[in-house]
Amino acid sequence: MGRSPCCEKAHTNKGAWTKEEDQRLINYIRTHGEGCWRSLPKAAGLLRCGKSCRLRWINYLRPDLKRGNFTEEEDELIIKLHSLLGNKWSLIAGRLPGRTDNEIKNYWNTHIKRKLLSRGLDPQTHRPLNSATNSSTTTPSTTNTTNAYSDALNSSSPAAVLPEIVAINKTADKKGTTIIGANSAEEAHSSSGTTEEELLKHQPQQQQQEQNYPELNLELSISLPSQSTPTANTAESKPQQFSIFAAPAPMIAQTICVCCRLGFQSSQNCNCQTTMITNGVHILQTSRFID
DNA sequence: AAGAACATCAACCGCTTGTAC
DNA sequence: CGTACAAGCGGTTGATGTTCT
Repeated sequence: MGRSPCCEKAHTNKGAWTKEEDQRLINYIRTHGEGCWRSLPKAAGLLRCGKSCRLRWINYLRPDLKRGNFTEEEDELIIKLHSLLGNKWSLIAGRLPGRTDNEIKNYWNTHIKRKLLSRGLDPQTHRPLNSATNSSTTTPSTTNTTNAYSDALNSSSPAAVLPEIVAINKTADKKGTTIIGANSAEEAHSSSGTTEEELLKHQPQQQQQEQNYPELNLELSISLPSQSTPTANTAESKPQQFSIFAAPAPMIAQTICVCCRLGFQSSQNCNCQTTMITNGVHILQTSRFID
């Protein structure tokens, strides 16, 4: 049994909105506020689908929208966020006040993609184009480099390079697990979860601190354990916990070494739940893993 | 000046997620 | 626990504007 349509399409307008429709929508939301989009069109006297009303409001009519060209700073922020989050436009938009996911998505497709290509970077992976097809599986060292994420991005096979860097699915968060990190932007692209969002959220004081640290550094720094690495196949051992490339929990507890520095230049401001810091590398251990 | 090609972006569509029952 | 529904998200489309030939 299929689901019911979101609206009666036979009685709804489609296409560009008229000024009158805009005004009706604005007036209604000013009076009643947002919410219950399904019933809004009828209540507002609009022959539109609720979805359409929502989109129109969010992407065009909202009073807090910042219209106009993107600044260079916004460009760079979008690029950084995309390298971290992938095509999670709503998450990216959430970090850019006054911009909508649709706007950023369009801007990405029309401007930034080309910008990155002109820099010789693959817009999807943020890796140099000439290495995008390189299948080198060289494993990064277990060092504490803060550029480990960049290294990871520069390697073509996340599974081979960072098998034990887990992209924890949303269930992890509910048990208070610290999000460790994603394999790469590619993982973020392919993952339907909100791992990176969770990662952002797990910086409890981050937003507050951002105001204190205008120099936004979104590099995700990852390093590998010095011990043997689990294979990607181990993902199947705990599918309920990790979406991909997961290792058995005890092994992770012992071997995962990740420093996630998101938004701060100084590791002292990192909010990771760390149990040990060795040469600047945060060794994360959470109750979940220890379980 | 006209039409083709390209660029832009608002809007749509289908799928996923969250939640109430 | 399963189902249905509302809302949200991301990919895609198509109308319109701009530039090129």
